[in-house]
Amino acid sequence: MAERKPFYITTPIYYPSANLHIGHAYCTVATDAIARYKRQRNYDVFFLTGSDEHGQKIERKAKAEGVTPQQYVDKIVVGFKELWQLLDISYDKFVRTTDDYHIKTVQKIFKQLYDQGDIYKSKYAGHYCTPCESFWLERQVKDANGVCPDCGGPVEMVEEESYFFRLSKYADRLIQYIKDNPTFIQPVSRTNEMLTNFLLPGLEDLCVSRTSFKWGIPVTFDDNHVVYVWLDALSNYISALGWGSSDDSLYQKYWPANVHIVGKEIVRFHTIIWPIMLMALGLPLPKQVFGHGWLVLDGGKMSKSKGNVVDPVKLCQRYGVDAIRYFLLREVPFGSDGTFSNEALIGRINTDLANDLGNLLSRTIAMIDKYCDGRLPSPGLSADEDLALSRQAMELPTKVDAQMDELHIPDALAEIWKLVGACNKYIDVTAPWILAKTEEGKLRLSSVLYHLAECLRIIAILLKPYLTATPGLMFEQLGTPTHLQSLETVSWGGSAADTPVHKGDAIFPRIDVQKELAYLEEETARQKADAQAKLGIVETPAATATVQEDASLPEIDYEDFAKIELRLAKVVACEEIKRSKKLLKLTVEVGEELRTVVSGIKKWYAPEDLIGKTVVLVANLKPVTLCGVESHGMILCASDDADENLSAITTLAEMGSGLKVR
RNA sequence: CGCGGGGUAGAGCAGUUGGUAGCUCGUCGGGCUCAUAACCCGGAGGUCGUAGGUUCAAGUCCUUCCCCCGCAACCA
Repeated sequence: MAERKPFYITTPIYYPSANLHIGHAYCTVATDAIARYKRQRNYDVFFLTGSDEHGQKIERKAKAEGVTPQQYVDKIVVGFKELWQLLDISYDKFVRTTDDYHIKTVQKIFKQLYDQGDIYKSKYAGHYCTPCESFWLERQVKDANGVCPDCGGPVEMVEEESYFFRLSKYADRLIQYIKDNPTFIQPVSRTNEMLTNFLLPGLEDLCVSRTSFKWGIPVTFDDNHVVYVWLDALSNYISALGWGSSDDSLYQKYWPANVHIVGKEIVRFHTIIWPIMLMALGLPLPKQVFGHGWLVLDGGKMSKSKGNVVDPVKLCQRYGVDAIRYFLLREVPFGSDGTFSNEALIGRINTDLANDLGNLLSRTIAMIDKYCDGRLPSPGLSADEDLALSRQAMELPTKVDAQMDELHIPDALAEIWKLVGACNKYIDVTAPWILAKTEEGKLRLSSVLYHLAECLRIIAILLKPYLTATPGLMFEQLGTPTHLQSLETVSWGGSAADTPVHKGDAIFPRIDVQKELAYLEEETARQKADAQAKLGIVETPAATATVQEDASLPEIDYEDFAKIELRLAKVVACEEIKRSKKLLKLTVEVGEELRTVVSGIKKWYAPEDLIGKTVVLVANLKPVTLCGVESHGMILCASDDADENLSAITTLAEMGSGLKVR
């Protein structure tokens, strides 16, 4: 047997700040399908997934729940693994960034880069956002129109000592690499995005350490610093293989990775920072980074308060794992976004799985049962349409390969379904129920039924990478022996005559659309009610720790609150700031004083909506220049998590401007 | 003018180097009765966002404008 080629494929390592949703499931199921496909093609596959467990957000969430960060992530990671088990994810290793070997590897990388001068210590004049406890570079803040890129609040200048990674030193080499390897970044449209957005304008050195929080991998030679999360996270792809450890056999065998599957939003890290890290370490670069699209929710962004968070566990329980795997793999086109909706999900299940595939199996088995005493006939009198069908079946593996070589999973499935469709049509054309009525017809009938059974066997074999339970159910009903279930036997004519078939339950029962949608709507309404009830409870201190989703700010003394000067302000003039998507420039009257305030509420208010209105102003906020306009204060607004609804705060009764709010 | 993607049938999408505008779902009509009210065939439905231009010929190439959506260095 020829030596099997290694194939190393990875998912991103997911961030355990909350439970995983359907989007994570999509990415991992897609990676799993590719891994299974490659195994079926006799590659020696290593499939890695894991969790990215450090960072300030985790630290804060843990604190809000009153547990240590380690306890917090331990709990969530259990949920990750349960979900992957439920979805039949065939990963070979699960790496956690809190694992010993990973921490050691990251420290080794950091030290090595420092020793060779690619990481250096420097002062860092940055903008600090107090509520977020985050530093931002001049450029980031400028790009965000002068506010914190995370929360949109004001920032102030602060200096901090930090370690920096010399991205700039390797930029030219990376640009050359990308140009020399046009398939490195997939889909190719991302290549341009990376080049024109980031590489060609010039890379700034990256700040790769933090002192503002502790939950991270400590820098071995400087206690105050922890390693920047991306440096930490990206290293997982080689730490999991034992790079730099006493046993690096996996690394030797599998690196460089054949493909990193990532979401389109993190293509940047994987095609700029990661390759440069590897270059600096003198290691080969991954062969490909594939940025997949998103599963976008039909009714807008997922949010708890809307009660429309799609939970993969519930979906699997209700519709079955293969139905969900199929939907995810089929619905999102190569490299772009797909839409999730209950209608689309049920539609896919009903048409493709129940009507086309399930019903094809059902009618085929039923006919063999009825006309041939439940035993597969030997192919008798052949006709042109038989030949056409068997030829189509024989060509199918090559067609699937052609799509999968490009990672076009939905198209590979579409190719398989073309054969399903051809079989259904073939039944209609040959009309077996008529053939069964005459003796000479029965000779044809044997051939027809054999062709159908053989097509189904081939379909089941080719479906194995995508659907994990269904092929087994099909083989069961077809009576296919184990040795005829592998890809090696995919060629035509494998099935033996006289094999008994086993009529069984429908492999995909048809769903009553009306009833199901009604049910789902009820569910959504209930989720929403629950979510809102929980939000109501948040004020009760006892419930806060366990129930509240987003970490709240730490308790403060009254004196802290008293430091904030809130006043009523009347908007006397308001205009848009050109060249800004978010900002309005307001002139407000506070008692006798006129002030200019810049506010990021353009999305929700037109200037004329605000003129004459009374709003609440944070009057003693340090002035900040936003988009070239100096802002003296901040307008208070209420908004939801998704930033879909926003309203400025005003008073119930008409009150004079300048009055204190307390 | 920060960068990028997109606007094609009621919905979701494909349309390679310009050469009869297609697929899935839905809808309407027909066929069939082996099958999970499933399957098969056919019809209707589009001035391809807008306004110009190049050309024998433009969804496709060039230009104007409008609208949507991402990204902008810790959200798959």
